This record gives sequence, structure tokens and C-alpha cells, in this order.
Amino acid sequence: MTSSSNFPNQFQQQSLDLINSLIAIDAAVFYLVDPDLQHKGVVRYKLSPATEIDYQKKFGHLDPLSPDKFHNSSDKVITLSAQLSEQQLYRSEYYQQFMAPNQQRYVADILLRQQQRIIAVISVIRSPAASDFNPQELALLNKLQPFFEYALNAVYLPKRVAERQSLQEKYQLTEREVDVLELIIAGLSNKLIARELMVELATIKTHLIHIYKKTAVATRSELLALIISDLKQQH
Amino acid sequence: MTSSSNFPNQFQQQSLDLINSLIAIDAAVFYLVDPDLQHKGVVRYKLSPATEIDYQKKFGHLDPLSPDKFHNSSDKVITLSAQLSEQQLYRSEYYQQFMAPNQQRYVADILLRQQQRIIAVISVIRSPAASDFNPQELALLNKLQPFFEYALNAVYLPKRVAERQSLQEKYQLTEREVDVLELIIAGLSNKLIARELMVELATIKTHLIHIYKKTAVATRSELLALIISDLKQQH
DNA sequence: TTAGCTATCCATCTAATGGTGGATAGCGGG
DNA sequence: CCCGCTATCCACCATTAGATGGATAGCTAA
Repeated sequence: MTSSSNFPNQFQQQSLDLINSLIAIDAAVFYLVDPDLQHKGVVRYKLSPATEIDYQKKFGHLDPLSPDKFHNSSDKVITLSAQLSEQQLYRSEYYQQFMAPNQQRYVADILLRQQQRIIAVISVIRSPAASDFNPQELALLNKLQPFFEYALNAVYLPKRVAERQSLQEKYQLTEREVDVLELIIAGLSNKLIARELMVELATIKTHLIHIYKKTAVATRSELLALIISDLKQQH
Repeated sequence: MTSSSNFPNQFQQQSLDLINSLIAIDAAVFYLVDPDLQHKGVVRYKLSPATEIDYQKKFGHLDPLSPDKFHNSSDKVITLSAQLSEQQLYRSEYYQQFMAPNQQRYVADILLRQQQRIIAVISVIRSPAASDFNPQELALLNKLQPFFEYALNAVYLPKRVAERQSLQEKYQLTEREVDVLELIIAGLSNKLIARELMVELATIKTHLIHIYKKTAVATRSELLALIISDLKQQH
């Protein structure tokens, strides 16, 4: 109910749901590092927004699995255990300051590329109470990787980027205004949009007033009616 | 701004705008007597809603140009002057009680038929300060009639009826709920919907809550998002 | 460097919307 | 004749959305 099929990150959500149905995980996150949609495609599974903000602002660059370290490899799936010994991990600032407080112990990252470059990562996470990903599980993730990579590159990203560009050009919106409009079209309330974009409610209201001016409407309902009208005219 | 192209009675509005641009009129009304869309297609031009309610409830049956009197004729355009002498008109209850208080003196009706039966009427009205419709003007209205009749029968009604049926079947709505939903999709506020359907605001709210239940949404925005999502999936 | 654009945030106020729990009246089928 | 459905109306209340009139900071191009 909360996420209709208009929800911009439906693809990520479906991907995480699939993985969750196939192997036991305690948390997961799907994030884009694509230049067109930077940090606009984050979907969490059993991870608090606070953890996400913490990661982005303070710990991302310490992550042993940080994507910039793997652009020149051809790995499909990488694990924390393959990068660090147990001792090295326990001694690291990243583990002590970020992973341990957030109940994270085992991590496997599915790397999704576009011509070598990593454009998205699916991180699957297990708590200290669980055991490490076994070879069968890693084999499964390796088999899933090509499909995710194909769907992301061939279906989701082109469609998503095209829709954003169309909205942006049609109404002369800024990037951020398109972010807001996408979520308006998904039917979210201002409060939920603020939560999703991790800004204050006041900010969303300001963006909305600007969108209303640019689209020459007076209310959210008129804005949605305009979108519907445009869709119908594209016959 | 107030009426986007989703507005259900856009066709009637455009028709009245055309007539108004071609000949001098003081008021006009386009109403459907089509069995599928009875009293759902009324569009007024310079006529108060109160006048319309008055006509429908009290004076419609007294109208010398009332459509039921002309089903067996083949007239395209009829005028008050051709039906009644000036003396007969001034003596009539209809003139004294309805026309005179509403500043109406001259009337010409364009009759739009579907196989003989009149399914819609465009009434053009002039005040006592104006003069009667002259032969040139009546000739013009007679020339416009075939086009209006064609567009109504071939384009507007089939499309409108199909859209209503689709909404009604998809969400199992009542007739009245479809009336409300059409106007929601046009982006109208509850107050404007109430005005348009000539009922109280409370009635619209009740209908809306029923629509939300049937479509499994919680707010107007989610409802509009659902419509958008359905439109997109019809590829 | 100054001006303009973008993105963020804020307080206060009013208007609009939605939820609850009713009531009434007409219509049609069992 | 009663039941269920439809359409209408009502009061009260809580939440949400929008309007106004700001402020700050970063970035960029003249």
C-alpha cells in the first residue's frame, strides 16, 4: 500500500525481496553509484535511515568493500571475509565504530557494472549471531548477479533516467525538484517524501511551492491531474 | 487553470466557447439528455448554478423548447420566437417566473440527435436588452449543428462512456462515485466537486471515503498515484 | 566580487482533507 | 414488508497541505 508501482526505487526493492526470499539475511541495502542518479537509488532492508546517514557521512570511505577499490577488478560478488582476516577486521575502526554498533558481522556485495565501472551495489549483511556466507550461497549470488546487472542496465536505468529527463525538461525543474516530483507521483505525503530524501518537512514544502509555480498549478491534486493529462495525451 | 484537459465536460465547454466567439450571446448552456450520462454533462456559460437548479427542479417541464416536444421533428435549430408570439410569451408562467427574473428574452436551441432521439441541447440565450437572433445567425447555427452532432456522437460520448465504465468496473464503484472520481482526476478540490455536482461538501467527503475503501488507498494523492500507475501499465 | 540559482531550514497561520459515527429517504428484490 | 444498497447530509476532530516571508550557504558565471 505504501509503495505503489510508481515508486521510483521499486526495482531495488524487488531485487532485495528476491534475495531475501532465497538466502537468510539480517539486513541489506541496494545503492546506485551511477553518475546520473547518484545517491537517488538507495533502498534499505532492515536498516535504519540513521545507519544509512552514518555510513554516507562518516564511514563510507573506510568501508573495505567500498566500490572505488574494485572498479578495475572483474569480481561479481565480494565478501568481507575474503578481504580481511577476522583479526584485521576486529581491529579496524570501520568494524568497531560502524559495523559492531549496528549488529553487522558478515557482508557480501554484489557489484553491478556498466562497461567495467561499478554503477550499483547490493550489500547483504548478517549479524554476529549468524554464520558467514557459505560457498553455496555465494554461488547463488554469483548466478543472480548477471540478471540484476542486465535488468539494471537494460531496463531500469534507461527508463528511470528518461522519465526524469522528460519531467525535468517539460517543466524546467531542478534535479532536486524532480526527486520530489517523482515521489509526489508515487502518492507519498510530504512527511514521507522528507523521510525518503532525508531532509526536513519544511524543505519539501519549499520545493513543492516552486514546482507548483513552474507547472502553473495551485495544489498537489492539480499537479497530479496535469501528469495524468500529459500521460493521456501521449496516447 | 481551473479546468485542465481532464475535465470531463471539456467538449461542451469548447463548443460553447466556439459559439460565443461566432455570435453575440448573453448566456448559454450545453446539456446532455443522453440516457447513459443523464444530467452529467451540463456546462453553463454566464449562468448561475442557482438558475440551473431552478430550471431543473421547477421550470424544465414548462420550457416551450423542452426537448421531449421535438423528438419527432427533424429540426436542427429551434427558437422561442418561432414557437410563441410575443404576447403568448409574455403571458406565460415560464417567462414571468423563470426567464424574466433571469434576464432572458431570446432563446435558440441547437438540437443534437442520435437516430432521431435528441441526446443533447445547446441553448443560446439573449437578454431583453439585445435583439432576436437574425436569419444569418440562425443559418450559422444550422451549419454548426452537423459538426457538433458528429463530434458528440462519434468522438465525445463513446470515449466518455468507455472511460466511466472502465473506472466503474475496475474499482467496483457506483455511478455517483464515478462522477466524483472523474472530477478528482481533473484535479478539482472537494469544494469545487460539490459545486459541480450540486451537492453539499459533506456528501463529497462521504463518497470519497467509499472510493478510498474500494480502491484500497488512504488519501487523494494515493488515489491519483494509482490512476497514474494504471495508465502507465496500459503501456 | 556581486548577482543569481539551488538547496536547505524555520515559524506561523489558514485552508483543505480525512476519520468517525451517525441520520434520512428512495428504490428494488426476496 | 423488511433488508441492503445508494445517495444525501451532518457535527466534531485530527492531520496534512499550502501561503507567507523570511534565512543561510555553496556554487557559478558575468
